[in-house]
Amino acid sequence: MAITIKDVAKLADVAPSTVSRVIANNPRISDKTKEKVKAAMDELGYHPNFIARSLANQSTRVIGLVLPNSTDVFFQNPFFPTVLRGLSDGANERQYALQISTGKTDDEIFEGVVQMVQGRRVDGVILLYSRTEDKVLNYLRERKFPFVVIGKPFKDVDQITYVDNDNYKASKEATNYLLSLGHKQIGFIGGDLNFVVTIERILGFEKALREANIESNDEYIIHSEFLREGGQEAISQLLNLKNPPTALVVADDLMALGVLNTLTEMKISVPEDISILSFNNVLFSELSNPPLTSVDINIFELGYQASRSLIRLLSNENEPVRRIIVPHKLIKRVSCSSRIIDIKTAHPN
Amino acid sequence: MAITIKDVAKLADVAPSTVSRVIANNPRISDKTKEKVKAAMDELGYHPNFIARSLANQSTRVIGLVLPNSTDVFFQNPFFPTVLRGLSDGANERQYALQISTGKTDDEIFEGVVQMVQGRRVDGVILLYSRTEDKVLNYLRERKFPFVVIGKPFKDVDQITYVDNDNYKASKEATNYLLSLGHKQIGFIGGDLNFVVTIERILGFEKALREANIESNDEYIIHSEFLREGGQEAISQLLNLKNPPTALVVADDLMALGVLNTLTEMKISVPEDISILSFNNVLFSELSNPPLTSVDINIFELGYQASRSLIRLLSNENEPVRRIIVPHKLIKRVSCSSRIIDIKTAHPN
DNA sequence: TTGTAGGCGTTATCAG
DNA sequence: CTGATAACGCCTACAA
Repeated sequence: MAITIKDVAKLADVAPSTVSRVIANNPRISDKTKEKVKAAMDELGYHPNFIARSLANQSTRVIGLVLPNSTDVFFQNPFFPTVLRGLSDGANERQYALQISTGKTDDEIFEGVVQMVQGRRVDGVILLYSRTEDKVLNYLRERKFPFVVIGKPFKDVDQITYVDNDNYKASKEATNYLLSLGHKQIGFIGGDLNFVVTIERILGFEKALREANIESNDEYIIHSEFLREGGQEAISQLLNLKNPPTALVVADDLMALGVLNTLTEMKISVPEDISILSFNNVLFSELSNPPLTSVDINIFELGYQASRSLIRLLSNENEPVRRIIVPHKLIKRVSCSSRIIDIKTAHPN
Repeated sequence: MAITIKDVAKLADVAPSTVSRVIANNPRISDKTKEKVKAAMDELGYHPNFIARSLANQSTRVIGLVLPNSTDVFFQNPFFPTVLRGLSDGANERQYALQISTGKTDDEIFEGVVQMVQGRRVDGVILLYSRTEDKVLNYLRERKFPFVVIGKPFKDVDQITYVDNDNYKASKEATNYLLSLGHKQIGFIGGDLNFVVTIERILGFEKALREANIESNDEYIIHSEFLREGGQEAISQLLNLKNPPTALVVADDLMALGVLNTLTEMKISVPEDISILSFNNVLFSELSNPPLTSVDINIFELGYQASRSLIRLLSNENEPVRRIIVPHKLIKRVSCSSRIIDIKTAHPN
């Protein structure tokens, strides 16, 4: 058996409760006994047992993280490690530990969350995604269990604490940038429409076009995973239109990489033949060929703020519902070029 | 307060211990009471409290994961999410939860591990990396705390349970492949030499050259992070040698992407001017331009086997020390080409 | 300022 | 087959 509070008490010749108070740094305890107890702890190499403490306290100092199911591209996406780093930093600052949901299917994940919550394994939960319909989120709300969402909730926005970018605005700005370069035919390639971020980005895209008095064209909008095989077909479909787009807004860097790959195979040059603008600005956006112009959404900060918000929620009895918006920034590289110049070398239809 | 075992006991009109037995599926309990208790549990919506159970059991059913410090490229690398998925699947199968170390610096990480271990927050630990000198590993060994390493331990290989590829062999085979294509001047670009995987890969590389009676050339070997700025200089240095290499073995796909990027900027074509072969075969290896020939190391399996091994270690009193080698496989794409053909179009010196 | 005692929710031992 | 009862290690009134 390991060293317990009692062993320390015995050695220091005090009561266990006194040792407990020293650990908690209780102010009303004499410096003398405090020293004595600390000496005893050092001598024995005492470490408090978190489990016992949790049971007595009804609090674990553990945050549960819920990831979307692992078949999602999400998992392959560098977004995930980066946001995790932010979460980790935020948690670490206040000595919280992180526990992650395991489970392949949505049902397994849900079951895992129930275990975390009802099994009292965690004090609060962070959802690393936001979907239009989510069993987990509904469950947490019903039980009034403390949680924070990374991404904008699909409904009841003002009743849920969340951390997000202004993806609507970001997408609008990005599209405006392409417009300012002289593009008039702009396509949008998005991911899964169940994710709110996809919806926000497409809405911002459409809004920008509307403001520029360009009528939106359904044929210019594609949704698919767009990595590997699927991509080629969708892209050629897009480029075989009578008026193919001269620029594309792509919902995510990884997807953009897939698009880039397909275009290369088709001998279409970026940005000479077509411009590409994407989101997230993960590490390899600048390592791609050509380097991608991308909207930096400060992924790390999303995670960091999410941890902090949840911890605030857990510490303050009645912390208000909050929304935290992390700023974004367009990073211009070389995948977008001005239509005014490019028109000379453009692909003839 | 939540529903406890006592509430269930009262409703079912049995003793708490009986309820506990039902939960544990104790064989010597009548089917009748079993039903009665289960009905009561359902009626009340009872869920066992893991914390209390852990305290009584001296076992948490939580596995601690230790990542290298977050400044490492490791974190940006798709390796991480993939191995995590494997770990997660393995853990989930046996209803173990995963907790990850937080902490930026090596010291913070070490402190975190001590908390996990001495604070009895986890039953065992998995190290997601292997370094030449590692405080955490030494600590775990000293305390005889159950753990598994992903990667080959630097020393005492036969006393530590680990899951790894045969990186030595993989690298040798990869190099042989380049040799078989007619390359004789082959360079190596590796990462941090503190990681055992880097060492193994370089040794395999050198061995292949030796077997082919090619004397190794120190100028052909470079170690650096090789993403962004640093890369260009190192690469041009390499290519400005009197006899520049015609092929490169790169320790990692992400690094290879950096190299590719630098080469593109320098107007050097791959594979026409120089061939590139890398390791890991992460998702974007096939999305790069050109798609990378890469050694698939089955990252998912590394994680999966690691979880399973640790769980075995935790269940069987005296499970033997094991080494598990996950097979690798060279995936040929287009970043390597035959020197015999290419010589005509090759870069003249 | 410190000690005593009961409780946090389970499991396990021992009777019966 | 089932019921008391004592752990597990810590916290926190309440008492002194």
